[in-house]
Amino acid sequence: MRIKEVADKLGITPRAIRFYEQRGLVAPDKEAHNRYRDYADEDVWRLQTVIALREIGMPVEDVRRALDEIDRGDGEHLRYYLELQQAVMYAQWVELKRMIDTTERMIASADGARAPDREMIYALADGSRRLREARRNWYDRWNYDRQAPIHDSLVYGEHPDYPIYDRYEEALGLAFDWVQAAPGERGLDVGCGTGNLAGMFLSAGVRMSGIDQSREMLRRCRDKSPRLETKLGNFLAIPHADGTFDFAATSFAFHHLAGEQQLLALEEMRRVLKPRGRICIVDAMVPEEADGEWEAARRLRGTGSERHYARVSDMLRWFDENGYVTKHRRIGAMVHIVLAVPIR
DNA sequence: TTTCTCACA
DNA sequence: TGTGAGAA
Repeated sequence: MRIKEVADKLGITPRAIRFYEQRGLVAPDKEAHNRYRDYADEDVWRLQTVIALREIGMPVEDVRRALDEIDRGDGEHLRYYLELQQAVMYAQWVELKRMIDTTERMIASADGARAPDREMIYALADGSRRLREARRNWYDRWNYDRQAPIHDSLVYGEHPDYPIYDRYEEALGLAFDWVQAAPGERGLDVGCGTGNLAGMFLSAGVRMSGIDQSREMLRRCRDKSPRLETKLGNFLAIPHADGTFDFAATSFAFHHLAGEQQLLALEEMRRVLKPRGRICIVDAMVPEEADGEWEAARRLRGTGSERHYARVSDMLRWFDENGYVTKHRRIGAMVHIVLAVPIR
């Protein structure tokens, strides 16, 4: 098949096809006498795949890598690429929604022909910047796999360097008790890691979904609890539709988010919850008045990645201001649990 | 028609 | 990430 024929069939220009060839995505045979490209069915199939992946915004270089994985028959990797891409699309979607919201408020506030609020203009500009960033370099910024190999030995074992996991099982158990999930409910575990908390709910007959930023964690998840639906996703852009879940729980994940991001994450959790949906957060937090015991534990912390412990008071205030009643308890030196239920 | 290269946004 | 133009 000649290039024009293929181009017409696929609805792209011959020029683009040659471009993809130049970037190593296809390599058709060439007719010996005139050097014309001759596309086999296999090549057309590849191009179709390229177009589909490009369509969802995957950069050409990543399409090339994905095709290599497919050639090696590695379905696992292809799945990862698709999940990664889906996560990016959700991130863009959430950002777009935010911008739509901002423009809506700008229009509403511009009734008196006043100049639009500067704050809103900045919010818009900021939004479009994040939108572009979500596209750029999506591979590197979504690579959270480092912790996965040691995760379970860390949380269940004795590790003086990680005092926040001192009473890990007790903390998870309490979260399970407090949420009081009924069989048949839908629950979300944000930052599910290897699925330890989600697993408890699953055993109780709850339909659980887990999201995590690390595909390696999710792979372990799927091995441990095949019934857990998992998605790769950012806490600030949860890859689920609005109003999906009866409750959202998160354990030992919140401190990975920087200060103001934690509030955005709470908003995100609320977005994917049904109207009466409850939220449960288990993590190390700074107590109302940071006491000696807490400071001592904090100093012990390992050399691992950055941590941003939320202030209990800030979190409780956010819930209060957003129409929740809360229940709070301190577990051990650093770890706290907060349950928030919407006021009807 | 097709190929290739250079320049362009 | 492609596209347009021009020569062969």
